[in-house]
Amino acid sequence: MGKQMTEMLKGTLEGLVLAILAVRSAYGYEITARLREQGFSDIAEGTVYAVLVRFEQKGLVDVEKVPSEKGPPRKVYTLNPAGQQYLDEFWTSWRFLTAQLEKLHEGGS
Amino acid sequence: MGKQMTEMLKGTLEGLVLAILAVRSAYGYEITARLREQGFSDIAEGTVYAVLVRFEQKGLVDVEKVPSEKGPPRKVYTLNPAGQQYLDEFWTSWRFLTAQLEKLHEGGS
DNA sequence: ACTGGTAGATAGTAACACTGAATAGCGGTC
DNA sequence: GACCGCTATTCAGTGTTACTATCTACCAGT
Repeated sequence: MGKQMTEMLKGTLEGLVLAILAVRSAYGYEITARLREQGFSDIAEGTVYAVLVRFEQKGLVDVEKVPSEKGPPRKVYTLNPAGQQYLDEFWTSWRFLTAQLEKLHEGGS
Repeated sequence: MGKQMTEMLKGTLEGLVLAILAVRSAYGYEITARLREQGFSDIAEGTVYAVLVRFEQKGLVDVEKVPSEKGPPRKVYTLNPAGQQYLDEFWTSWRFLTAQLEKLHEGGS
């Protein structure tokens, strides 16, 4: 995908995953697959799990272990109020950044 | 400004500075000041210089030393073709990311 | 001399995504 | 029943990045 995207994902991957969880609860493997479908073709397996561990440590999600028919038990993550607030803050920062970049993009081309 | 913005800037600050240089040539102190005016209230002094050094090492900019009336000589940075191409790639990645997040934002609120 | 504003450089730190590998359960095939 | 492929999670190590804090340096006005 290119190095630019890799660096750009720092700080936005968290928001991306939170946004996915805001739509509905999900587990790691599922989230990774969904990101891949949406065009983030080479997001590493392990990367998403690291994000989820951080969310759990920060108390942004509730975790539930659910047995799977096909493989080891899944850890299903659900956004809690703290996570929703964190996501709101993310959107605020994101909109600000978008607005500033938009301004420069118009002026500079 | 909040930790979210700090992490979000990793990968976008480069594009931000490149976009500023695309409008017109500038030197470090000037770029920092302009960013501050545009609402990036606490971007550290040194941070921009580090970005500019990276640009120079990657060959994205041309550098010219210009004596200043008020202080030590300025290093004026000008975007070269390689830098312009790098900036184009940045915009491509950015637009992609924006599109995906927009999709999630609509579906998840 | 001293202060304040301008201008740049640098060593050390923390956070984050990636790489690569390991572990583990289940279904199907040979 | 041994192997393979798919599902699912975990973890140690690496590179990149922005921040912090500090230092050097030049000039103007007091």
